[in-house]
Amino acid sequence: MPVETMEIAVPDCFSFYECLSFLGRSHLEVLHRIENGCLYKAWMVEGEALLLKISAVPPQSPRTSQLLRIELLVGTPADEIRQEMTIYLEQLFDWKRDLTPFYEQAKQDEIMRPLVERYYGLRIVGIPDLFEALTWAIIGQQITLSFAYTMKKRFVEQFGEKVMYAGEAYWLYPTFQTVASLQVDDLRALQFTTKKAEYVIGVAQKMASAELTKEKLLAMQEPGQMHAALTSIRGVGAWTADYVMMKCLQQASAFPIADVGLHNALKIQLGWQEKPSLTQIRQMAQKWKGWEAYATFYLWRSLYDDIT
DNA sequence: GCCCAGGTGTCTG
DNA sequence: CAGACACATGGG
Repeated sequence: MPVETMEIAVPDCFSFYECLSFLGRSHLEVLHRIENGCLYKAWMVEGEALLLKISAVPPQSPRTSQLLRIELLVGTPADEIRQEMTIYLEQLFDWKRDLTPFYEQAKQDEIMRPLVERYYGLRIVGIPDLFEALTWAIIGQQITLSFAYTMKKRFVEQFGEKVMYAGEAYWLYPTFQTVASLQVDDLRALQFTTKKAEYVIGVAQKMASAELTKEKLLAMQEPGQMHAALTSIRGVGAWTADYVMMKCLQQASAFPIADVGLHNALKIQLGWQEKPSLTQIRQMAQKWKGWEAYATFYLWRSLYDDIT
């Protein structure tokens, strides 16, 4: 069976390689695989489970625009799929944003300047699915990232669907429809705390009833309104709201200021013995106005330098 | 054994 | 409104 291949042009100032580095930060990640510079990702569109292989096309000449090659390893090619896929990739790699203002601003900041040089072309790698963004954040609250990945792996492999290809399983995140009908004990069995289990199921139920949708959140004009709507959900505090606004709702000024990873990254970048205080971080963030999410993301990226 | 992890909800003064 | 504390578990 022939594999459907399409090539799409990506914006200037986009580094697929840098985004792959971020995606490769955990060996416990179950929602994608990276091999030989290619990204393999299962993806659900209109009820059909697909498998994508994404790779960078080497430029023919410096003048040709940069291309990404998308191969549909599993799934039926169709025009709707091509369209949806473009939208999906735009959100996954935040392609619609012009990074020029961020880079200009970063030149004036001692902390950001070396990072934007080192990771030039890195864009916020998003989580387009609202249910995944919210519940992944909830799972990650107050535990080490590696434990969070372990819990996510159990959750995905227990309640998600998989696409098989060449003897390997490619997993899809569980849907809110599935999770909405779970009991707390179903998740306790995966070492969720009682509270986390309640929060995750609660989010699923709010989405199943369409009380909570990505469209409604995006329709809000003020970022503050979006933030308030999110924190009204049980289990979603300021950190989670900002995380979701940054990773799913594409709000460049979202700022998860309480994030421990952010604190550690700043400590390392500054060469300090202690982590900066919230007051000090607010001071530093004066220079990131409007781009707090990007500053945070570049700082997170700096934590994974030792990983290939 | 103690402290910290990609925090949040609840209670108290 | 700030501060303390429970939640639960893994790793250094």
